[in-house]
Parts: sequence; C-alpha cells; structure tokens
Amino acid sequence: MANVTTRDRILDSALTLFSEKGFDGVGVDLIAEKAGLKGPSLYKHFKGKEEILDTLIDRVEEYYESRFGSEIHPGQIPSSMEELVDVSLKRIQFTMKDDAIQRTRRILTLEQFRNQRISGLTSRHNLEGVKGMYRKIFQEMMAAGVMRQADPEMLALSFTAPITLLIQMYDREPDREAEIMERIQTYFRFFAKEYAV
Amino acid sequence: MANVTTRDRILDSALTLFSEKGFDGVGVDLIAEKAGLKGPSLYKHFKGKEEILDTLIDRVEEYYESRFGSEIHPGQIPSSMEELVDVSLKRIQFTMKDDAIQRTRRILTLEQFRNQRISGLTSRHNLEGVKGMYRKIFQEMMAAGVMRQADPEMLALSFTAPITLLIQMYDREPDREAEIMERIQTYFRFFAKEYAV
DNA sequence: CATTATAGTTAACGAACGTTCCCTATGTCA
DNA sequence: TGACATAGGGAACGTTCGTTAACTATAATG
Repeated sequence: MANVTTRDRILDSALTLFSEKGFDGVGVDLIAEKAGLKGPSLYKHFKGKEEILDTLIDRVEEYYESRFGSEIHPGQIPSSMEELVDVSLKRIQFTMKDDAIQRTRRILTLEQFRNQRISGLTSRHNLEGVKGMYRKIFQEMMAAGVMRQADPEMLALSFTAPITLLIQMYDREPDREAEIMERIQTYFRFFAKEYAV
Repeated sequence: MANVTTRDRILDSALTLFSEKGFDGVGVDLIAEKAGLKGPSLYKHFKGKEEILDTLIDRVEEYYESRFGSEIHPGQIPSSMEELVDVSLKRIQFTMKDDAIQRTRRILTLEQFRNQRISGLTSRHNLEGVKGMYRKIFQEMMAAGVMRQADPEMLALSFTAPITLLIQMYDREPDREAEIMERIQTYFRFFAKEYAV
C-alpha cells in the first residue's frame, strides 16, 4: 500500500462508509477520521461532501465504460454448456465477493433515487452490462453449434436476471452465501440442460 | 376519506416521504406537517421516528403474510399460454403502478441494509412471494397439459426475475415506463413461445 | 359538575451536521 | 534565503435534527 494519496484514502473511506450507512448516515468527521485526518481537512481535497460521492460515481462510470463501453470482450467463448456453467460460476464468485465491487453495488442501491445519473447507472449495471456480454457469448455459442438456437437477447436476460437478484440478496444477507451459491448453481444447471443442443 | 385517524395520516405521510428521500433524509417536522400537525405532536402517537418506520414495516409484513402466507391463491389458472401472458401483464401493471405498493418497494430498497428484518422481508419479496405463486400456476398448467413439462421452480424463477428487475427499473426511472412495459411484453412472449406445449 | 385522559401546541434542549475562517508546519522554487 | 503554495488542525459558525417539558383545549367519565 505504498504511495497512496490522501485523496484516495478519503475516497476509500467514503466508499466503505457510504456503502454501510448510506450517504446521509455518515458525517464528514467520520470519513476524515477513517482516512487519518480531521473533518475540515477534507475541504482541501473536495469542495464538499457531495463532491466525494460524485467522484465515487465518476469512478464507477469510468469502470463500466472501460468494461462494457465500446466493444465487449467476453474472453474465451465456452465450447460447451458445462464450460459455460463453470466459467460463469467463477465470474460470479469474484464479482459477488470482491470488496470494492460489492461496496459500489451497495452505494448504487442506496442512492439510486438520489439523482438521474445514479439511476441510469444502476439500470445499466443491472440490466445492460452483463446481459450484453452474455448475449454475445450465446450468439457465438449458437454459431459454434454448442447451444440450442434461440433469441440470444431473451436468453441473456433469462440467464442473468435471476443471478442479479441473488447477488442483491447476497449483498443484503451475506450470511446466506452458501444457500445463494447453491441456488445459482441449480439455476445454471437448469439453464444448461434446457438450452443444450 | 372519512374517519381516517391521525395515526394513519402520519403513517401515510411517512410512507410517501421515506420512499422519496429515505429515512435519514426526512425530518419529523416534515412528516408532521404533511399530516397536518406539528413535529412534537408525533410523539403522542409514536415513541419516536424509528417507531414510525417500524410500524410501516409491520404493515408490509402483515400484507405479505396475508398475501403469500399460508396458502397461495393464484386465482384462476390460465388455460393457455396466451392467457398466462395477458393475466400476468395485468397483474404487473397494477403492482408496478399502485402508489402505496410502489412506495413500499422503494422504502424496502432504500432501507434494506438497515436491519435484518427489512433485509429478510426484501429477499422474501424479491425472491419468494411472486415466484412461489408462479411455481404453483406452472405446476397446474403442466398438469392441465397447456404448458411444456419442466422444473416449475426453475421456470418460476426464470419467469419472474427479469420482471422484478424491470420493476426495479421502473421505480428508478418511471419516465421509461413505455420502454419497460414493452420489454416485459417481449420477454413474456418469448417465454410463452418457449414453453408452449 | 368535577376529574381525568387525550391530543394538540410552543419553547427549548443538546447533539450532530456541513462548512468557513484562521493559523501553522512543511516543502518548493526563484 | 526568502516568497509562496499546499496540507493540515482548531475553533467556531449557523442549521437542522430528534426529543422532552410544560402548558392548553377538548372530550370522556365518575
């Protein structure tokens, strides 16, 4: 953790606290303390509390832009339904449990009604990003003949929506991780069997 | 609107305000004003602000208990996939746009990380209630031979999850209602075609 | 009629909040 | 070295917040 700027420490601190108590539930003094300084010193780095949140959202936007922006890189296209399940499970394990990603999800959830920017970003996150990636994967799997022919857009929605809901559940109730992972696996296996060639 | 108690006016006022600005974003004075009295008078009806929220959550719990509690009443079982689509669309139109229901959803969304009670309720709402109803409907439709045989539990998840996400989107971005309704219809038609006998 | 409980008011409290002002220490650059 | 910019801290500000206390009007009860 060498050479991390004060600004970054403030943002990390705010990411954690906002994700746990919401924007309104956290005072600037607490953010500052967690970053190793005093409340008023924040104003040397940000114009105000709101700008800290805005900057966090900026980062999320950049991340999604780089991830799902121009062209989608689904990585290796699975060569069988079994591989699809394996690869997807690993991807979800990561996305679900990665600290920064989870905190970001929780902030979006809590602040999604605050302004249009966050609303739109949340919609894109929950309904476009990952779905678009799987649409592409399914298209190629169908072309390769390892998956039954069907509307790839609808299939992607059907594949990702239950997972999105179960990840939301994990964010709420991390104690039920085992149950949630099993539900995801069960659904994946159902899907794999249903759309096998 | 005859004979509505002050207590109920307070609860209605809080339902609206909490759903728009979140629990922390609303002061007791504002709740009171909207209910036609002054802030401190609230304390003649509730022990404190938190108890107002708790009472609202009580109501939600009662509602879900009565709706999905002991035995599920799916009403008329559709006699064709076309009827399934029609009936489901009407149900969603209502659920999605009913004022009190929408506000309740938004409060659950905003306060879902506040305590275990709300977390559990939200999970039940998003992942159990409606899904259980459709599991039963699908079972009976399969038994009646108007739907292809498949795991009804998985089918219910696949059917309801995209809708839940699209309703969440409507709560965030009501302006996009037309687009959202069309997406729901498209998915329903895909599902109907996919699981026709 | 006298008493008491209830529902409302105003005033005020203490705490927390976001923010500004002013000062100091430190490092940079001419 | 001297001038200046930067990052931090302390004190204090004006607000807002949830809540309590003390009082009043009204209605129900004996």
